[in-house]
Amino acid sequence: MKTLTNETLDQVAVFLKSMAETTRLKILRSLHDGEKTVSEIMEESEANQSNVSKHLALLTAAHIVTFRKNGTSVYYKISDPNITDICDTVCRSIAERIRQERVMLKNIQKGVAL
Amino acid sequence: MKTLTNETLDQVAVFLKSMAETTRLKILRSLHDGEKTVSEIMEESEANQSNVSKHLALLTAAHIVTFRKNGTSVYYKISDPNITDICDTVCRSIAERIRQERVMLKNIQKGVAL
DNA sequence: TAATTATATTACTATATAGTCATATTTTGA
DNA sequence: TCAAAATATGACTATATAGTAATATAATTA
Repeated sequence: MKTLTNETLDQVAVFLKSMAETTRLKILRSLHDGEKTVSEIMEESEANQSNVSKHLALLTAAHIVTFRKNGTSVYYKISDPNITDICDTVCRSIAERIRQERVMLKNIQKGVAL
Repeated sequence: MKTLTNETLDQVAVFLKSMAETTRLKILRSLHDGEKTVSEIMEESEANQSNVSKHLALLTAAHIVTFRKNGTSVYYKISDPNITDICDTVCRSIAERIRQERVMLKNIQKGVAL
């Protein structure tokens, strides 16, 4: 990481921004178990048609998902498997933080009990 | 990832947002080889004092960095080692994409040469 | 061909936030 | 105590973007 150029950091920022949004993460979660149509994604992500379409366009531009058309439907799927790794790492970090907060809370409670 | 609750996805989004910004990535790059003062970070990230302070406050709130005070200086360091993993994964993804674009470009050139 | 279904796009609003300048705060040393 | 140095904060501007409603486009079927 120390050696990354400014230009590369810009690309990293663009990539992370494309993931760093609740509705898009819901869409990605919905796509995690395979290809889905826009309608299916709408249901599972609980977002409206216009909104889902726009987020899918953004994720496509970011090379995170791809699509194929069939009839009037469009099937999207995750094309970048690294997404999952990144989510997992972030989750580990969050989980660890919560764990540490619990420890701190316990220590405070001990103090109060004395 | 498939099993993450909406609430957890919100936390993931907050975490990723805190990383997904060029100046903050520059700051993290600068902190990668150890503790630095705000002044040192300013130089290495090429951002002004006010701006760096604000980004450091944000990174602190996100539990990504911590600080200690000594004299009039404040020393910041990365407290969440997962940052590096995430950057590395994103970089792998970007590198892979560039590699594939090169292949596609070559194929196009072959086509033109025929 | 007209109607229907699925999706994309455009225009708009509201909100968030990065950057900057000026100012405040804190610590140190003369 | 006063001045200087380091950092933080507040006010402001400009820009980006998420959400939404309305409309456009494309494929299918009656």
